[in-house]
Amino acid sequence: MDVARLAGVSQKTVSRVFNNEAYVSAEVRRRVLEAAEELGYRLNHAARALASGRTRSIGVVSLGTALYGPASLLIGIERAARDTGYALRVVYTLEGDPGGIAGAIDFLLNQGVDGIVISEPIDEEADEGTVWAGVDVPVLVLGAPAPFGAARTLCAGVGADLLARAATEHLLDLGHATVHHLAGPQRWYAARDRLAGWRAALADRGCDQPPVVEGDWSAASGYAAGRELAADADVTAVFAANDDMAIGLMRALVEAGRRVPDDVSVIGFDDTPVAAYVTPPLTTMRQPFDPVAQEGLRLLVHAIEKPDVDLPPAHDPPVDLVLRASTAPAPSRTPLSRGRRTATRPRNVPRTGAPADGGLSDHP
Amino acid sequence: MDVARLAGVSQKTVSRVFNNEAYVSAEVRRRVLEAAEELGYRLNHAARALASGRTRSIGVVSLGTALYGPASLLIGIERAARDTGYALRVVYTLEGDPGGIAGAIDFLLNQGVDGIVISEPIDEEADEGTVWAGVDVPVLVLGAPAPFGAARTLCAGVGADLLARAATEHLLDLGHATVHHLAGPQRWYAARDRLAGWRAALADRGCDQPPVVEGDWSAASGYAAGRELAADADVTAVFAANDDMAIGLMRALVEAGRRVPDDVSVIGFDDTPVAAYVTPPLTTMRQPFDPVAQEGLRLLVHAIEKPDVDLPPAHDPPVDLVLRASTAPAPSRTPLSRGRRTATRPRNVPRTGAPADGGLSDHP
DNA sequence: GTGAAAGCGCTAACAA
DNA sequence: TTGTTAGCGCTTTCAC
Repeated sequence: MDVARLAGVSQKTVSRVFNNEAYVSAEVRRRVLEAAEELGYRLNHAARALASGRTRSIGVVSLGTALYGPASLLIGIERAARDTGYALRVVYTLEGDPGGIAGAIDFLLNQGVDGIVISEPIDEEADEGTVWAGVDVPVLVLGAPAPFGAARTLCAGVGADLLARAATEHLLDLGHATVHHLAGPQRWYAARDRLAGWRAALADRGCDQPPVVEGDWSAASGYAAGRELAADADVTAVFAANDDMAIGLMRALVEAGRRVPDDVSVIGFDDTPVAAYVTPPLTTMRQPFDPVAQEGLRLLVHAIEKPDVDLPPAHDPPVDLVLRASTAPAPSRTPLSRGRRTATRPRNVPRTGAPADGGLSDHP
Repeated sequence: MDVARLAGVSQKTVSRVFNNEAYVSAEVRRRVLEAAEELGYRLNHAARALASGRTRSIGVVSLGTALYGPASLLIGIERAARDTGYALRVVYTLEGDPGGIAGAIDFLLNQGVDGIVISEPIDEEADEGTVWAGVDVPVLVLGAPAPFGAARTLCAGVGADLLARAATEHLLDLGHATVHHLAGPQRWYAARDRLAGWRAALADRGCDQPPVVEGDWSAASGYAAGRELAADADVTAVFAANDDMAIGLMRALVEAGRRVPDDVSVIGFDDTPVAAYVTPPLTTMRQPFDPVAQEGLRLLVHAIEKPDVDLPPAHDPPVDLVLRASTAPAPSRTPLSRGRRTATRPRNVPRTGAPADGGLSDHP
């Protein structure tokens, strides 16, 4: 390289400097850096990848929607990746995409990546045997149990069932006879997880398990589900599998003349930025996207760089219930008490970190 | 290569097959493909990049927030890129990131990309001279005028001022004396663009230009701004620079006892998926994210592959006003008429593509 | 239509 | 602490 010549050293020494290797004298390092600066030199990644067999990049398969969850996770992943010196290759799977996840993985493998992250609960439709056949890099699955079949599969962000359970329990604690569930699409692990947590909570308390209504994560599907649920007078509490659906649901309830939370309590899942500002402000279960992304990437990078060493285990996610104004004690059966608002909100549940909560709960 | 040996041809012929070059007999092509299949061969991208000097990947600098706009744009870009055979390298700039956009570009350049997309209106804080210094690939700026300084800069998705203008005019058409503006952070071109459109509309009609309130795109900032605006009895119509802020704004208005749209009309910008389901359903200006991404990528790929040929010009974005229930005729000055709801919505504005609009407008 | 030779810019393994 | 020698797997150029 020219840099080597200008600095009066060998090519290898330049390489050493740029890789922060030991055994380079400060003086030589300085000279090399100077020469590089002067020539506007940048290390050629392709050549490095070719020679070293490592691309130093991680492929991410994400959901092709602007949903809050996947988008947040992606940002967390990027941040964590860049911190550890890896670049990201991102591929989205769109609903009805030919190839789906398998195609996306194949694309990434073709590009050359040292590891793969499958973000957001994955679709099981694809034939696992096929998907994982040629995958020779570690795979991190976020928010789902690691599927067998892949050589090295890790997972992080599981345990959403615990959060779902806590959400359901919150409603039961408010005195509701049972809790309905507006589920996410059951092809997604995340949706199934939440469903399982809801079921577990009801089972624990010996409550009825009403039929599940399934949405597709969108507010529109929540709205559609809400029209159904509103028709059923027995519904007094609903746990929606994400905030968007909860918002659509509330809209449908209100249109049908059922007040939230007076007649029906609604709890969401995610804590999207708008959740605090819809009417009524939505009580929801916050998801720890950044910690999950960080933890997951730590595992993945570990698997890439030290394939032999065993991996430290992941922790359970923290339960972070964000109490706002969409949940209230169950309406008593006498019509008289129906006019009451949220004044009797229980005080035993900790009130956690919603940005503008203070000002929000005392709405007109 | 092993594939070459197994197929009984030269390495070069294998290369030809995998690059879909002409001058390969069907028979040879078949043999090569077969051999590759058998060996599970994948073309090595790093080697190809090294030899050809082209990485076939595009770097994207996006905003590190899960906002609907940037996320949608990113998805559109990925789709368009993959369609043209390019992979994506994604970097987010986080608020307060050391280096900011300049650092992100530098990172991408180090990784090796054939082109760069700067998604979502960019921050001008960075010293342009520095930012663009070593950039030797075409740069596409989405939603902002192309800055000079870079060798080859393109832009797409400009013209949001036209949309902002139309949004403002919608409110003026409803009889409001003037329209207030809840602007986005003015460091972003997109925010300035919308501000400019709003100003232009007011100027055209000879209306007052009330002081601008500035938010940061978040519902929280919209809420804060809303508390200010609610205190001003003259405010009867507000154009918010995005839907999230509009939602926060509405929340603040309602809390302050000002009904939407009876007392104050609110129009948003973006048409996020939840906009149709908040209370009241939000009238908003839809942004054409996918067309912008596609058009932009077309330009970028063109600039990468045929640097000499001149680029076809971009078109103006289509105006797509989504009428819902958050805007209504200006309240007349007599207190008597204040009870009226949206019954007198004008019929002259086309009602466009909101998913569930039909069922939404007749809320209780 | 197909092949041979050279080399892209780096790192690995060893030598000094 | 630094240098030498190969060679990563492809494309380029030119010859056949």
